[in-house]
Amino acid sequence: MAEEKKAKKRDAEATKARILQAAKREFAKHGLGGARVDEIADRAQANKRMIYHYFGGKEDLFRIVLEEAYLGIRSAEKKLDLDALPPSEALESLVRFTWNYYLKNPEFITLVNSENLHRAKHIKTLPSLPNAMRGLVGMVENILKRGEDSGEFRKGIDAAQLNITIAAIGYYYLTNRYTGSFLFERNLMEKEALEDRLAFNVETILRLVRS
Amino acid sequence: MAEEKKAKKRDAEATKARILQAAKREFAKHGLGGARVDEIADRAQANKRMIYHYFGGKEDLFRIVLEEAYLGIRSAEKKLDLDALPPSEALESLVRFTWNYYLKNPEFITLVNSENLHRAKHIKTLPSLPNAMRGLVGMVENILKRGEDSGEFRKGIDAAQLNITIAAIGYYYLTNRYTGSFLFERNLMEKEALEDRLAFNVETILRLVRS
DNA sequence: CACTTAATGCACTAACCAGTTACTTCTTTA
DNA sequence: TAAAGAAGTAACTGGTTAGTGCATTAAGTG
Repeated sequence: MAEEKKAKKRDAEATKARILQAAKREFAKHGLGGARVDEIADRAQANKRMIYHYFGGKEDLFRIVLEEAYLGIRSAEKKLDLDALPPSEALESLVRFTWNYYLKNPEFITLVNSENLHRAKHIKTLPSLPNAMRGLVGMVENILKRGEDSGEFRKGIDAAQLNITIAAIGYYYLTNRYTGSFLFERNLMEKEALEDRLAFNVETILRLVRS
Repeated sequence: MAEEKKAKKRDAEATKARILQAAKREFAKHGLGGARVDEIADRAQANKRMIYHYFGGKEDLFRIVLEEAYLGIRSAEKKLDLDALPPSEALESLVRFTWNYYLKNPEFITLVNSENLHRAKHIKTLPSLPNAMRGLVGMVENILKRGEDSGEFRKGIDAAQLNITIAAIGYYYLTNRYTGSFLFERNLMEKEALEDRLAFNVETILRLVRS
């Protein structure tokens, strides 16, 4: 095996990675329709031809970017090890994690929005994703069951609905940060505003599940 | 005053209205970037020239469509007369109204998403909007105050946060209907699923505010 | 009915953009 | 080291699209 060389003149893997990185950024910034293939190539310091060589076309590239985005958040969620925490704390951790992930990976939200504008047509060919999602719902089901057993939580809560709500209360605030800041006449992205919102969200979820 | 004639050959107001209607549809379907001016003109049974004549350009048209969308939902909210209801019922009504409005006016969500992709740059020139929003927050503040006084609601709930949460739990579910249906492996838009979600949302909000 | 003003239609253009063709340069390995 | 194939480049193409110049036609007015 050849050693890794820093200034390699040719490196397919590195070029692919740079293209994906640049594509994630460009798609997140302008959506699928507004993204420019030339801009992705420039920013990746690659030739446009390489995009077609490695990925097929603009929409194929978008598909891979989406897959990475979904698998990325799922893989981070898996590392949480919520089963080691008491139910309330586990749920609170998940709310905090979800919020912070959206905050630190704002492109995730924009990519999902763009994919919904296109009626999920790109991810529909990625069978790994529903599979990954089952894991998330299972995780929350587990927490709910433990909470029920200990009497902390009430019975009959739908894990999928709870999951959706945990995502919703963070996602909505952040995806609408621009119109929201203007309409509510305050900077929703200020440190204090963000802390307030997270605290409010934790409260919302805990009140929703407690007996 | 001339009488309204059905088959008027020239009618500026009617043409403007048809263009706005077609534009709302096209912008909602494809976003600002993906929308086609020719398509708007065709669907409005107007000549493309008219769009530039009446509205200035594509982005100006988008601005007016957004303004109408925001004023539309606010004007519907105003008609709710929530002050006539007991606090809990008033809040429940608002949750149901918000959900149903999004459901019946899906273009509202897509337009807002598109505007956030563009960092709210179009609505920023519309000073009527923050003004209209103050009314909404005021409405919720009123309900909260009445609930506090009667002992039904706990104290110290932020009206803006509650507003955001009421919107969020409906908006997120509906804007992500396509990816959601695929990832959760169920049709989120089925009648029963919609009813379940609305019931869950009412529960979420009432549990959040009750003492 | 003239005459003015506003509404409408058509055909064009300048810019843009996804995708391709034809080529050069580097790397690997037999 | 020579051949083969992979990585990379630049210039181009065909189609699309926002926006316009100019002519035409209808409606309102004195």
